[in-house]
Amino acid sequence: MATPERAAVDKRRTILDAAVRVFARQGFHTCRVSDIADEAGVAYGLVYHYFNAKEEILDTLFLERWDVMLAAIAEADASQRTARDKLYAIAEFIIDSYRHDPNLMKVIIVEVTRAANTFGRTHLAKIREAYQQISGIVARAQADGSFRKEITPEFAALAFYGCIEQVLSGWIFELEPAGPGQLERAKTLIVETICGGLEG
Amino acid sequence: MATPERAAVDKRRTILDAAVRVFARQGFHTCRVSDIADEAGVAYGLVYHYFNAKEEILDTLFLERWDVMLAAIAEADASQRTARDKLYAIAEFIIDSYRHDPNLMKVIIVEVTRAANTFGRTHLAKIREAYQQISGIVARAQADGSFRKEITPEFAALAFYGCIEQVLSGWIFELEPAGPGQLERAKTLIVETICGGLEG
Amino acid sequence: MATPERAAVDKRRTILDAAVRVFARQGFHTCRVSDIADEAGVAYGLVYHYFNAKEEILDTLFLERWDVMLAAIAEADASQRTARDKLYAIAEFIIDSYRHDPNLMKVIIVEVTRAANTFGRTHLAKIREAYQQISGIVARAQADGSFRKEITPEFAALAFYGCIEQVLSGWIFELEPAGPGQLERAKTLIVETICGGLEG
Amino acid sequence: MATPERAAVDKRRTILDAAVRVFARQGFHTCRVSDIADEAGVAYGLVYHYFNAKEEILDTLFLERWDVMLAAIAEADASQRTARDKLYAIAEFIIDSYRHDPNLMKVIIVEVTRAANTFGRTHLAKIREAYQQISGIVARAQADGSFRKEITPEFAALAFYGCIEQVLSGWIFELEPAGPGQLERAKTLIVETICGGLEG
DNA sequence: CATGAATGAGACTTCATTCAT
DNA sequence: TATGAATGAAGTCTCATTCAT
Repeated sequence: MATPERAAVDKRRTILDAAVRVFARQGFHTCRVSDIADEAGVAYGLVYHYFNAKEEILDTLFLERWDVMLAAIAEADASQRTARDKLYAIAEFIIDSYRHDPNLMKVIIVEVTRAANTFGRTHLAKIREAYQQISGIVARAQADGSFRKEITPEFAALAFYGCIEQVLSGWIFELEPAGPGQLERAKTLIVETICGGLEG
Repeated sequence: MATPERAAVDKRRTILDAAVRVFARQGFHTCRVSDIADEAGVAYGLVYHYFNAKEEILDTLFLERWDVMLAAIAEADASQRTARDKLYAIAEFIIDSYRHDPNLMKVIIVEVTRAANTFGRTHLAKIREAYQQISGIVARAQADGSFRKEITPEFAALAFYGCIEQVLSGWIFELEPAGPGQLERAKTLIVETICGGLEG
Repeated sequence: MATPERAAVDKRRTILDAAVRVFARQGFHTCRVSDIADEAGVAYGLVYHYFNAKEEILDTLFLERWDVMLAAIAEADASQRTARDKLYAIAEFIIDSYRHDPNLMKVIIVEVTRAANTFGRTHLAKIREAYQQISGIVARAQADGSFRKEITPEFAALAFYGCIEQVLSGWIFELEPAGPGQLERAKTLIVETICGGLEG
Repeated sequence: MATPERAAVDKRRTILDAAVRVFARQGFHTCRVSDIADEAGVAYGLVYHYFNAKEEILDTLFLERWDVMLAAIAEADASQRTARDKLYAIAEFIIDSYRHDPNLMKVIIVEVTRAANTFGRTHLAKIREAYQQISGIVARAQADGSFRKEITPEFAALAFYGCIEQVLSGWIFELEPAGPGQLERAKTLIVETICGGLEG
């Protein structure tokens, strides 16, 4: 019988999906485990059947998504595109992720990558992997002459990723409008700014 | 006698300074009010003599510093420098602030400007003021032809400030070394990247 | 299985009953929630599982009992007795309530009906219902000529209820002995005094 | 120089008067010492110059007034009036006290005489003195035949005083209108009810 | 006499987690 | 797998009281 197992897996998924909405709405620290259970429509004891602790839910959400992103960056890097196009592919992937599930991206950014004290500290190594992959792209672009050498690859990676995250933050904070047009346009603007510079 | 008044003011300052260290070390949510009192060497209740709530301490720290920064940005903008030099002055001010009191900058960034849910939400208007001032610098540079018009001023401000904050985060997270040389060099790199671009 | 539901209901009841003893012994303001939990033999948090706040426990106790009393007054009023006998039935009900659970009556009188500032204010409407029902009895007795018209029904209700409450207070304060004989005799004395007067 | 002493006495009086207003408005348990000081327009340290504790303020207010009342009752009792007129004089004194300073009477009733747990317990002996004096009046009236003997003097005193207090409570709770006419009329109604009875 | 800064014990309440059913 | 009653540690905030000036 595959049904019970399926059901079990689905309940776990239901809880994770509910957690995304609750974390996005109330924040990790401010919400209660029972809020997640309520949102998922299950008893809150069940949350502890699938996860050992409240933190494990957030960890799971982060790692699930971050690994997909690392794979996307690796794939972009492995392609035969120019460095500029690789960076575009990365920006595109992240922004499309936001379009597809803004709550999830909000949670990952607000509660993990921008939370240096708590979860950011835990997942530092994972986060660093992304920077390093981007650094590699820049370094190779410097080696083949398409990027200039004055700016270190590590710094470039920081600047590129920081720019993306700030743009997403603008949408999350509702500082900037986040319609489909703005999302699409942002992909170009990010690459244009970081690669071409404001002085053009 | 001015002494009593001075003493009172100083105790309040002592508590604020202690809070900076405690917030930086343990995080706002993780620390207890008694940790702040202990760090300041005062009785528990005195914290509540000067502040109505734990949150008010963080609010105070943020507003104190952010207003200084807004003034610095305004001053840079009012000067006769080129847009690039104005942006350099802003990066310089922020990085020098970090050098002078890394804990305070850590607290402001981690607990306020990067905390979309809690305090960031509260101080959105103040944070936005900084972006708008920077936008203005870019817009005027576009008008006089020194910056190209493809990138909107709002986006440029986001990218510039995001780049700075990400660099500071790298130091705060200890992803990147933060010696005096690195701090000094970062000022140039930030402006070089945002204004000149990776492709130079 | 009805057992779990029963158990749950019983725990709530256990807490309410313990609260009566604690409130009676220490007073609402002076006791701690942990005193109630200790008296009930349950964990601290369970009190908050069943009640949102300490006040809600007292509210519950008051409303539970007051509604029973209002029903008893209504029943007395609906009967075919004389006004004097109706008043006797009311005095009887209240004094029997005291005999059955002196702690509960003490709590209701001391902490609610005689506490104009805090809980009395909250439950004013409920308290007033009792006066109004008694007023009605008097008014009808005046209409049929069994009571004289010089004393307004509202005033009569106040006097009658005040007399009962003062007698109970005497027992609660231990100003007067409260043996079974005294309780029984008080029923007659109250009605005798209010209906017949001291001058007889 | 008598002035400083006068000033000192006045400050103490100012604090007591302010306490009456604050206790009446917020209740003894709910108000803070600083509320009293604010109302009096003095620093709250000064309250502790004149009184050893918050409770002492209430004790003082109660004893000051209760002693005046005991004297009034004694005076009524000592006169050559009928028992009915003596009771009228007592009711008159208490109601006139309420008219003159409703806040003070509210505080004494709500916080002391009707608070069996806290202050009532402390001042039981003083409160009992009033009942006993009234009992004496009734007992002598029974001896001279003007009151019937079925109702014990102790019970009669309780009923009489309870009736008065309930009427005042009605005004305090704002259950009944408390205009000058109502106050005046209540004096008669109280005596009429207790002495003559509802059945007249 | 007068001030109000300073103290610190203690209260209520929250909520992550466990566990019996 | 599923429930939600039960636990209790921990945290924020209050406020009566003290005391240096």
